[in-house]
Amino acid sequence: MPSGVPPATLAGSMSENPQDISHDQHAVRRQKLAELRAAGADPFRANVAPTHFSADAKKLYVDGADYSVTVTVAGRLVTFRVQGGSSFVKVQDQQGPIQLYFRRDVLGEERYNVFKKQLDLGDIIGVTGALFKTKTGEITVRVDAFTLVSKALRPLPEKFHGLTDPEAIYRQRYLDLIMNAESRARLMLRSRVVSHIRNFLEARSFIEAETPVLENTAGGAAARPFVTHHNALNADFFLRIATELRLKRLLVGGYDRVFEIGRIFRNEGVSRRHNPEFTMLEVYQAYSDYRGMMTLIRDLLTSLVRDVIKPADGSLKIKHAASGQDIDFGGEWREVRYKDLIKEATGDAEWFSRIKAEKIAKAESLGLSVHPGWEEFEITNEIFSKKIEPTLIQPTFVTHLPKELCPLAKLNAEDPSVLDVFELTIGGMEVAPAYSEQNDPDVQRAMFETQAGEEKQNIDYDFLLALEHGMPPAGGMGVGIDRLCILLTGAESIRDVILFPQLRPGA
RNA sequence: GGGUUGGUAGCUCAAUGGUAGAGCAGCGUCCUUUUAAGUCGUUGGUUCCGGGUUCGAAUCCCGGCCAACCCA
Repeated sequence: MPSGVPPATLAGSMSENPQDISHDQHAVRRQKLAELRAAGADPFRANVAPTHFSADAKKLYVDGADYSVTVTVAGRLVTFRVQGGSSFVKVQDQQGPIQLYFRRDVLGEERYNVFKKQLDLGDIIGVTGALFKTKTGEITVRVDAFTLVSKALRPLPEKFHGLTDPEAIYRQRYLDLIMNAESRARLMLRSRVVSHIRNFLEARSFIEAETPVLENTAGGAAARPFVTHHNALNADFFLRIATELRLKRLLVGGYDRVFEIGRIFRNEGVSRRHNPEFTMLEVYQAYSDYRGMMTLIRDLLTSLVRDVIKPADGSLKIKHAASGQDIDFGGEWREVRYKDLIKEATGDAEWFSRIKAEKIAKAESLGLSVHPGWEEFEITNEIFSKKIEPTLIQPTFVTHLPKELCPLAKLNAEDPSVLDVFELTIGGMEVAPAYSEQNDPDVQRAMFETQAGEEKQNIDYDFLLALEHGMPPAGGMGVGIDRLCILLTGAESIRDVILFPQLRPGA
């Protein structure tokens, strides 16, 4: 904490004066604070009781009835235009900016000078005054009284360009939120998306659950976990990589419809599409299946677009910047089998009966690099994720995925080489995988053991015990909230839909 | 992990081997309906950090840190 104010003066411009602090905005503001305190006002102890947020206040204005409604509003000073004996400034609260009009003849000489000389851009103030409309038509509060409630000791970024340095935007998100209306809107939209999802599911009798972040085994997905240590128990724990196995235990326990909107941690790379911690909706519905999940996700996403995004033209279309297309949530949602997409992409109807060497050759001819240790299904899936998924812009349910891709789903009754699952792909991104959940404890055990190979200690035997008590048949689904928000807001990076994205420490 | 680009005043950006500048912000004036308000004057730099080359480095070279993008 920087200590007191150095002996200094603000008077005049005096380059030859070694005590001139006029260039140091931090020192200038500390000096103003000291002057305010010397005059008996501690801004950090002052109180204000706003009667309205900015936008709500403006709605109270009655056209033609200037000065008939009085409000108290509070917020951060974001513009400051003094012109002699009258001044226009704006304060900003969570609803946005509202203009204030300060006049010497209303406030008196002394208070007007305090306003002019001791307030700075960035300060948080409260004002009481009457609403009127300026000659340019802006609803404004004519200030009768004002209080400084928090002095900003640091200057705001430049008013026109805002804060543009990406590193500063992420590390000092509060400045981005103050300065950039677009960031503010985008990140607030995320809150509304989450809120809408919660309301949507609760209206359908889903119960929200909170399951442990610290787990003994990191199951439910294939990902490297973070490891942490509990001192009192002297035991290592994993941060969860999915909520799936816990939520299914709740199906066993009689929560027939359950969901969690939970933070997930995966100890993997950081990129435009990956943050080490992210938010996943997982939802499970007893007596449903993956086809039931299709209806659920379609209803959820169309209602999100209709009620939260609210496209201006009344359609259910969202601009997809990367492809230039409109994604139409109101159109036909294509349903296509994984194998058909692969056959189409490879131009080879016999793909799945080719030997491994032929698959490798074909994949490489498509410009893909094949890892030496890959199984055949991994080569095929590389084609899917690199060559097919990015082209699926309109909402597409990819069904009948190969059984190797997920050990937690039921095998298809007619063709046990594939799963009763879908992957919903929109805008070239996987948005929601869903399964008919495996509830046969013996099949589940066998799937786990095949998948785990030598690493049997990673198997969640406690989950298998729960399945042996009987889990109702169910449809389940996971929705990456961050990616969904990228899609809905047109953001270019996951960092733009996360308030505080992960960066390296320091700087 | 690899490649590319970048890091200069509080913020947004100039300066391509020769005295580090501008706009906004700040400071001092003028200005009682402004909208990036206007006006006159003016202060402000560890050029990310550490080495090196050079008479001279923001600039060239080496190493490091941080970020963005691309690739793995």
